[in-house]
Amino acid sequence: MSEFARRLVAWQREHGRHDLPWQGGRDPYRIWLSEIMLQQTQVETVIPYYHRFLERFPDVAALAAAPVEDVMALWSGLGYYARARNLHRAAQQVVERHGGRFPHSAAEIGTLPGIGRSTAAAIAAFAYDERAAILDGNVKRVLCRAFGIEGFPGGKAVENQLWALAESLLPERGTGPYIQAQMDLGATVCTRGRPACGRCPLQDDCVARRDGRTAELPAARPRKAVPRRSVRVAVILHGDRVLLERRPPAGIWGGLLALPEIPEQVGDVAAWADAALGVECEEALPLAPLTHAFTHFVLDMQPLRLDASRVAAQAMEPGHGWQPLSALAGAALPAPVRRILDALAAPDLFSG
DNA sequence: GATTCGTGGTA
DNA sequence: TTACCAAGAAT
Repeated sequence: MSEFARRLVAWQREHGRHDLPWQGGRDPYRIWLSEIMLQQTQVETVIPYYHRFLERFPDVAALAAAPVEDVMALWSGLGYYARARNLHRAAQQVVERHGGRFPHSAAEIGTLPGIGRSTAAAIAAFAYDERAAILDGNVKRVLCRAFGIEGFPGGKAVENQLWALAESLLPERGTGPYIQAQMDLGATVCTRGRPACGRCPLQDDCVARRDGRTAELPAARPRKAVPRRSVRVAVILHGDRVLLERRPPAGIWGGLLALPEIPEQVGDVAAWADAALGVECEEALPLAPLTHAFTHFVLDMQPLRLDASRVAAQAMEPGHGWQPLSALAGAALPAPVRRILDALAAPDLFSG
Protein backbone atom coordinates (compact mmCIF):
# COMPACT_ATOMS: atom_id res chain seq x y z
CA MET A 1 0.00 0.00 0.00
CA SER A 2 1.28 3.49 -0.80
CA GLU A 3 2.29 5.66 2.11
CA PHE A 4 -0.43 8.03 0.94
CA ALA A 5 -3.13 5.40 1.34
CA ARG A 6 -1.69 4.03 4.58
CA ARG A 7 -1.75 7.42 6.29
CA LEU A 8 -5.24 8.24 5.04
CA VAL A 9 -6.74 4.97 6.22
CA ALA A 10 -5.06 5.18 9.62
CA TRP A 11 -6.33 8.73 10.00
CA GLN A 12 -9.84 7.75 8.95
CA ARG A 13 -10.03 5.02 11.57
CA GLU A 14 -9.38 7.54 14.32
CA HIS A 15 -10.82 10.78 13.00
CA GLY A 16 -13.14 9.96 10.11
CA ARG A 17 -16.93 9.85 10.00
CA HIS A 18 -18.41 6.48 10.94
CA ASP A 19 -21.99 7.20 11.94
CA LEU A 20 -23.64 8.77 8.91
CA PRO A 21 -27.09 7.28 8.21
CA TRP A 22 -25.92 5.40 5.10
CA GLN A 23 -22.82 3.94 6.72
CA GLY A 24 -22.45 0.58 8.39
CA GLY A 25 -24.51 -1.48 5.96
CA ARG A 26 -23.95 -3.20 2.64
CA ASP A 27 -27.35 -2.67 1.04
CA PRO A 28 -26.46 -1.37 -2.44
CA TYR A 29 -29.85 0.37 -2.68
CA ARG A 30 -29.18 2.51 0.36
CA ILE A 31 -25.61 3.22 -0.70
CA TRP A 32 -26.77 4.12 -4.20
CA LEU A 33 -29.47 6.45 -2.87
CA SER A 34 -27.01 8.23 -0.61
CA GLU A 35 -24.45 8.65 -3.39
CA ILE A 36 -27.03 10.19 -5.73
CA MET A 37 -28.38 12.56 -3.08
CA LEU A 38 -24.85 13.58 -2.13
CA GLN A 39 -23.91 14.62 -5.65
CA GLN A 40 -23.10 18.33 -5.42
CA THR A 41 -24.98 18.39 -2.14
CA GLN A 42 -23.68 18.60 1.41
CA VAL A 43 -24.16 15.89 4.01
CA GLU A 44 -26.27 17.96 6.41
CA THR A 45 -28.68 18.88 3.64
CA VAL A 46 -29.09 15.28 2.52
CA ILE A 47 -29.78 13.56 5.86
CA PRO A 48 -33.46 14.48 6.33
CA TYR A 49 -34.20 13.78 2.66
CA TYR A 50 -32.48 10.40 2.92
CA HIS A 51 -34.62 9.33 5.88
CA ARG A 52 -37.89 10.48 4.31
CA PHE A 53 -37.06 8.80 1.01
CA LEU A 54 -36.19 5.45 2.60
CA GLU A 55 -39.30 5.51 4.70
CA ARG A 56 -41.46 5.89 1.60
CA PHE A 57 -39.32 3.70 -0.72
CA PRO A 58 -37.55 1.10 1.45
CA ASP A 59 -36.16 -0.90 -1.46
CA VAL A 60 -35.56 -0.77 -5.19
CA ALA A 61 -38.83 -2.59 -5.95
CA ALA A 62 -40.87 0.00 -4.07
CA LEU A 63 -39.10 2.80 -5.90
CA ALA A 64 -39.56 1.18 -9.30
CA ALA A 65 -43.28 0.67 -8.70
CA ALA A 66 -43.96 4.25 -7.58
CA PRO A 67 -45.32 7.04 -9.81
CA VAL A 68 -42.53 9.41 -10.79
CA GLU A 69 -44.59 12.30 -9.37
CA ASP A 70 -44.20 10.78 -5.89
CA VAL A 71 -40.46 10.55 -6.37
CA MET A 72 -40.26 14.18 -7.50
CA ALA A 73 -42.30 15.27 -4.49
CA LEU A 74 -39.85 13.64 -2.10
CA TRP A 75 -37.00 15.35 -3.93
CA SER A 76 -38.65 18.78 -3.72
CA GLY A 77 -36.12 21.31 -2.44
CA LEU A 78 -33.06 19.12 -2.95
CA GLY A 79 -32.25 20.43 -6.43
CA TYR A 80 -30.80 18.86 -9.56
CA TYR A 81 -34.10 17.15 -10.22
CA ALA A 82 -32.75 15.07 -13.09
CA ARG A 83 -31.18 13.00 -10.32
CA ALA A 84 -34.62 11.96 -9.11
CA ARG A 85 -35.90 11.14 -12.58
CA ASN A 86 -32.76 9.10 -13.32
CA LEU A 87 -32.98 7.36 -9.96
CA HIS A 88 -36.53 6.28 -10.76
CA ARG A 89 -35.58 5.13 -14.27
CA ALA A 90 -32.60 3.22 -12.93
CA ALA A 91 -34.76 1.46 -10.34
CA GLN A 92 -37.07 0.30 -13.11
CA GLN A 93 -34.08 -0.95 -15.12
CA VAL A 94 -32.79 -2.89 -12.11
CA VAL A 95 -36.16 -4.58 -11.79
CA GLU A 96 -36.69 -5.25 -15.48
CA ARG A 97 -33.18 -6.07 -16.66
CA HIS A 98 -31.52 -7.42 -13.53
CA GLY A 99 -34.44 -9.19 -11.87
CA GLY A 100 -34.53 -6.68 -9.03
CA ARG A 101 -30.97 -7.50 -8.03
CA PHE A 102 -28.57 -4.57 -8.10
CA PRO A 103 -25.64 -5.16 -10.50
CA HIS A 104 -22.40 -6.16 -8.79
CA SER A 105 -19.64 -4.51 -10.79
CA ALA A 106 -18.77 -0.85 -11.21
CA ALA A 107 -18.85 -1.30 -14.98
CA GLU A 108 -22.45 -2.55 -14.91
CA ILE A 109 -23.52 -0.09 -12.24
CA GLY A 110 -22.16 2.73 -14.37
CA THR A 111 -24.55 1.92 -17.21
CA LEU A 112 -27.56 2.89 -15.09
CA PRO A 113 -28.95 6.40 -15.66
CA GLY A 114 -27.58 9.05 -13.34
CA ILE A 115 -24.55 6.98 -12.34
CA GLY A 116 -21.22 8.12 -13.73
CA ARG A 117 -17.73 6.78 -13.25
CA SER A 118 -17.14 8.15 -9.76
CA THR A 119 -20.54 7.24 -8.33
CA ALA A 120 -20.34 3.74 -9.82
CA ALA A 121 -16.95 3.22 -8.20
CA ALA A 122 -18.18 4.45 -4.82
CA ILE A 123 -21.20 2.12 -4.85
CA ALA A 124 -19.11 -0.87 -5.96
CA ALA A 125 -16.45 -0.15 -3.35
CA PHE A 126 -18.85 0.33 -0.44
CA ALA A 127 -21.25 -2.47 -1.31
CA TYR A 128 -18.97 -5.08 -2.90
CA ASP A 129 -15.38 -4.17 -1.97
CA GLU A 130 -14.51 -3.59 -5.60
CA ARG A 131 -11.16 -1.91 -6.21
CA ALA A 132 -12.12 1.25 -8.10
CA ALA A 133 -11.10 4.89 -7.79
CA ILE A 134 -13.45 7.80 -7.18
CA LEU A 135 -12.90 11.42 -8.19
CA ASP A 136 -15.29 13.84 -6.54
CA GLY A 137 -14.72 17.37 -5.36
CA ASN A 138 -13.07 16.23 -2.15
CA VAL A 139 -10.62 13.91 -3.88
CA LYS A 140 -9.77 16.52 -6.48
CA ARG A 141 -8.97 19.06 -3.80
CA VAL A 142 -6.87 16.66 -1.74
CA LEU A 143 -4.90 15.44 -4.76
CA CYS A 144 -4.35 18.91 -6.22
CA ARG A 145 -2.93 20.14 -2.93
CA ALA A 146 -0.98 17.05 -1.89
CA PHE A 147 0.70 16.65 -5.29
CA GLY A 148 0.72 20.28 -6.41
CA ILE A 149 -1.46 19.70 -9.46
CA GLU A 150 -1.88 22.93 -11.44
CA GLY A 151 -4.83 23.97 -13.57
CA PHE A 152 -8.61 23.95 -13.10
CA PRO A 153 -9.50 20.37 -12.06
CA GLY A 154 -12.86 20.60 -13.87
CA GLY A 155 -11.04 20.76 -17.22
CA LYS A 156 -10.57 17.62 -19.26
CA ALA A 157 -6.78 17.50 -19.24
CA VAL A 158 -6.37 18.01 -15.50
CA GLU A 159 -9.24 15.65 -14.78
CA ASN A 160 -7.62 12.86 -16.80
CA GLN A 161 -4.39 13.44 -14.91
CA LEU A 162 -6.27 13.23 -11.61
CA TRP A 163 -8.05 10.01 -12.60
CA ALA A 164 -4.71 8.40 -13.43
CA LEU A 165 -3.24 9.58 -10.14
CA ALA A 166 -6.28 8.34 -8.19
CA GLU A 167 -5.99 4.91 -9.84
CA SER A 168 -2.27 4.69 -9.08
CA LEU A 169 -2.83 5.43 -5.39
CA LEU A 170 -5.51 2.76 -4.84
CA PRO A 171 -4.54 0.19 -2.20
CA GLU A 172 -4.75 -3.48 -3.15
CA ARG A 173 -7.43 -4.13 -0.57
CA GLY A 174 -9.82 -2.11 1.55
CA THR A 175 -11.05 0.32 -1.09
CA GLY A 176 -14.11 1.24 0.96
CA PRO A 177 -12.28 2.63 3.98
CA TYR A 178 -9.75 4.27 1.68
CA ILE A 179 -12.21 6.25 -0.42
CA GLN A 180 -14.15 7.07 2.72
CA ALA A 181 -10.90 8.46 4.11
CA GLN A 182 -10.40 10.65 1.05
CA MET A 183 -13.90 12.07 1.30
CA ASP A 184 -13.68 12.59 5.07
CA LEU A 185 -10.35 14.35 4.80
CA GLY A 186 -11.65 16.66 2.08
CA ALA A 187 -14.85 17.39 3.97
CA THR A 188 -13.42 17.96 7.45
CA VAL A 189 -9.69 18.84 7.18
CA CYS A 190 -8.65 19.68 3.63
CA THR A 191 -11.52 22.10 3.20
CA ARG A 192 -11.74 24.77 0.54
CA GLY A 193 -11.22 27.69 2.89
CA ARG A 194 -8.95 27.57 5.95
CA PRO A 195 -7.82 23.94 5.73
CA ALA A 196 -6.73 22.45 9.06
CA CYS A 197 -3.27 21.41 7.89
CA GLY A 198 -2.11 20.87 11.46
CA ARG A 199 -4.50 17.95 11.74
CA CYS A 200 -3.75 16.48 8.31
CA PRO A 201 -2.06 13.06 8.02
CA LEU A 202 -0.46 14.20 4.74
CA GLN A 203 1.01 17.46 6.01
CA ASP A 204 4.66 16.34 5.87
CA ASP A 205 4.47 15.58 2.14
CA CYS A 206 1.84 18.06 0.94
CA VAL A 207 3.14 20.31 -1.84
CA ALA A 208 0.56 23.04 -1.25
CA ARG A 209 1.34 23.03 2.46
CA ARG A 210 5.09 23.14 1.82
CA ASP A 211 4.80 26.05 -0.60
CA GLY A 212 2.12 27.97 1.27
CA ARG A 213 -0.28 27.59 -1.64
CA THR A 214 -3.33 25.97 -0.07
CA ALA A 215 -5.33 29.05 -1.04
CA GLU A 216 -4.26 28.71 -4.70
CA LEU A 217 -4.81 24.98 -5.12
CA PRO A 218 -6.93 23.63 -6.57
CA ALA A 219 -7.11 26.36 -9.22
CA ALA A 220 -10.43 28.19 -9.33
CA ARG A 221 -12.91 27.79 -12.15
CA PRO A 222 -12.31 30.30 -14.96
CA ARG A 223 -14.45 33.40 -14.57
CA LYS A 224 -17.72 33.80 -16.36
CA ALA A 225 -20.33 36.50 -16.01
CA VAL A 226 -23.51 35.20 -14.41
CA PRO A 227 -26.55 36.29 -16.43
CA ARG A 228 -29.52 37.81 -14.64
CA ARG A 229 -33.10 37.20 -15.68
CA SER A 230 -36.39 38.42 -14.31
CA VAL A 231 -39.82 36.87 -14.59
CA ARG A 232 -43.35 37.52 -13.39
CA VAL A 233 -45.27 34.52 -12.11
CA ALA A 234 -49.01 34.23 -11.48
CA VAL A 235 -50.34 33.12 -8.11
CA ILE A 236 -53.92 32.37 -9.13
CA LEU A 237 -56.19 31.44 -6.24
CA HIS A 238 -59.66 29.94 -6.36
CA GLY A 239 -61.18 29.00 -3.03
CA ASP A 240 -58.64 26.83 -1.31
CA ARG A 241 -56.75 26.01 -4.49
CA VAL A 242 -53.87 27.48 -6.45
CA LEU A 243 -53.13 26.96 -10.15
CA LEU A 244 -49.82 25.21 -10.83
CA GLU A 245 -48.29 23.94 -14.05
CA ARG A 246 -46.17 20.84 -14.58
CA ARG A 247 -42.81 21.88 -16.06
CA PRO A 248 -41.52 20.03 -19.12
CA PRO A 249 -39.16 17.13 -18.34
CA ALA A 250 -36.05 18.82 -19.69
CA GLY A 251 -34.75 22.17 -18.51
CA ILE A 252 -34.91 23.99 -15.23
CA TRP A 253 -37.17 22.41 -12.60
CA GLY A 254 -37.98 19.60 -15.03
CA GLY A 255 -41.08 17.66 -14.03
CA LEU A 256 -41.90 19.87 -11.07
CA LEU A 257 -45.04 21.88 -10.36
CA ALA A 258 -44.46 25.61 -10.74
CA LEU A 259 -46.36 28.88 -10.96
CA PRO A 260 -47.41 29.92 -14.49
CA GLU A 261 -44.96 32.38 -16.04
CA ILE A 262 -46.44 35.59 -17.38
CA PRO A 263 -44.98 36.41 -20.82
CA GLU A 264 -42.89 39.56 -20.85
CA GLN A 265 -45.02 41.46 -23.34
CA VAL A 266 -48.24 40.99 -21.37
CA GLY A 267 -49.61 44.26 -20.02
CA ASP A 268 -53.04 43.33 -18.67
CA VAL A 269 -52.33 40.28 -16.54
CA ALA A 270 -55.99 39.58 -15.76
CA ALA A 271 -56.81 39.58 -19.46
CA TRP A 272 -53.90 37.24 -20.09
CA ALA A 273 -55.12 34.83 -17.40
CA ASP A 274 -58.54 34.77 -19.03
CA ALA A 275 -57.22 34.24 -22.54
CA ALA A 276 -54.32 31.88 -21.81
CA LEU A 277 -55.58 29.93 -18.81
CA GLY A 278 -59.35 30.25 -19.03
CA VAL A 279 -59.62 31.89 -15.64
CA GLU A 280 -61.55 35.08 -15.01
CA CYS A 281 -59.66 37.08 -12.41
CA GLU A 282 -59.78 40.26 -10.45
CA GLU A 283 -56.96 42.76 -10.68
CA ALA A 284 -53.41 41.44 -10.22
CA LEU A 285 -51.75 42.42 -6.95
CA PRO A 286 -47.97 42.31 -6.54
CA LEU A 287 -46.62 40.09 -3.77
CA ALA A 288 -43.15 40.36 -2.24
CA PRO A 289 -40.52 39.85 -4.96
CA LEU A 290 -37.65 37.45 -4.40
CA THR A 291 -34.30 36.59 -5.94
CA HIS A 292 -33.24 33.03 -6.56
CA ALA A 293 -29.63 32.25 -7.39
CA PHE A 294 -28.83 29.23 -9.53
CA THR A 295 -25.29 28.12 -10.28
CA HIS A 296 -25.39 29.60 -13.76
CA PHE A 297 -27.83 32.48 -13.53
CA VAL A 298 -29.78 34.67 -11.14
CA LEU A 299 -33.55 34.83 -11.33
CA ASP A 300 -35.58 37.77 -10.04
CA MET A 301 -39.16 36.65 -9.48
CA GLN A 302 -42.14 38.97 -9.16
CA PRO A 303 -45.21 37.03 -8.04
CA LEU A 304 -48.58 38.56 -8.87
CA ARG A 305 -51.64 37.43 -6.98
CA LEU A 306 -54.90 36.99 -8.86
CA ASP A 307 -58.16 35.88 -7.33
CA ALA A 308 -60.26 33.85 -9.72
CA SER A 309 -63.87 34.92 -9.84
CA ARG A 310 -64.97 32.18 -12.21
CA VAL A 311 -63.32 29.01 -13.43
CA ALA A 312 -64.58 26.63 -16.08
CA ALA A 313 -65.85 23.47 -14.41
CA GLN A 314 -63.65 21.40 -16.67
CA ALA A 315 -60.61 23.24 -15.41
CA MET A 316 -61.36 22.21 -11.84
CA GLU A 317 -61.21 18.52 -12.61
CA PRO A 318 -58.24 16.49 -11.43
CA GLY A 319 -55.18 16.85 -13.63
CA HIS A 320 -55.83 20.44 -14.53
CA GLY A 321 -53.32 21.87 -12.14
CA TRP A 322 -55.53 23.25 -9.40
CA GLN A 323 -53.79 22.14 -6.22
CA PRO A 324 -55.35 22.39 -2.76
CA LEU A 325 -53.22 24.66 -0.58
CA SER A 326 -53.38 21.95 2.06
CA ALA A 327 -51.63 19.49 -0.29
CA LEU A 328 -48.63 21.68 -1.08
CA ALA A 329 -46.50 20.26 1.72
CA GLY A 330 -46.22 16.99 -0.15
CA ALA A 331 -46.09 18.44 -3.66
CA ALA A 332 -43.15 18.54 -6.08
CA LEU A 333 -42.38 22.25 -5.84
CA PRO A 334 -39.10 24.06 -6.54
CA ALA A 335 -37.72 25.90 -3.52
CA PRO A 336 -38.69 29.47 -4.51
CA VAL A 337 -42.24 28.42 -5.46
CA ARG A 338 -42.59 26.79 -2.06
CA ARG A 339 -41.31 29.99 -0.49
CA ILE A 340 -43.85 32.14 -2.33
CA LEU A 341 -46.75 29.87 -1.41
CA ASP A 342 -45.62 29.54 2.19
CA ALA A 343 -45.58 33.32 2.47
CA LEU A 344 -49.11 33.34 1.12
CA ALA A 345 -50.33 31.10 3.92
CA ALA A 346 -48.36 32.91 6.61
CA PRO A 347 -47.64 36.50 5.53
CA ASP A 348 -44.51 37.99 7.05
CA LEU A 349 -45.84 40.75 9.25
CA PHE A 350 -42.46 42.41 9.38
CA SER A 351 -41.75 42.55 5.66
CA GLY A 352 -43.01 46.09 5.28
C1' DG B 1 -14.66 20.54 -24.13
C1' DA B 2 -18.26 23.51 -22.68
C1' DT B 3 -23.08 23.92 -20.81
C1' DT B 4 -26.79 22.81 -18.22
C1' DC B 5 -28.77 21.29 -14.35
C1' DG B 6 -30.71 23.60 -7.55
C1' DT B 7 -30.04 24.75 -3.25
C1' DG B 8 -27.98 26.28 0.91
C1' DG B 9 -23.76 27.32 3.41
C1' DT B 10 -19.63 29.97 3.96
C1' DA B 11 -16.21 33.68 3.93
C1' DT C 1 -22.93 41.94 -1.46
C1' DT C 2 -20.49 38.90 -4.07
C1' DA C 3 -18.18 34.76 -5.14
C1' DC C 4 -17.56 30.11 -4.67
C1' DC C 5 -19.03 25.45 -4.67
C1' DA C 6 -20.45 20.63 -2.27
C1' DA C 7 -19.96 12.42 -2.21
C1' DG C 8 -21.24 14.85 -10.67
C1' DA C 9 -23.84 13.37 -14.77
C1' DA C 10 -25.86 14.14 -19.17
C1' DT C 11 -25.79 16.38 -23.42
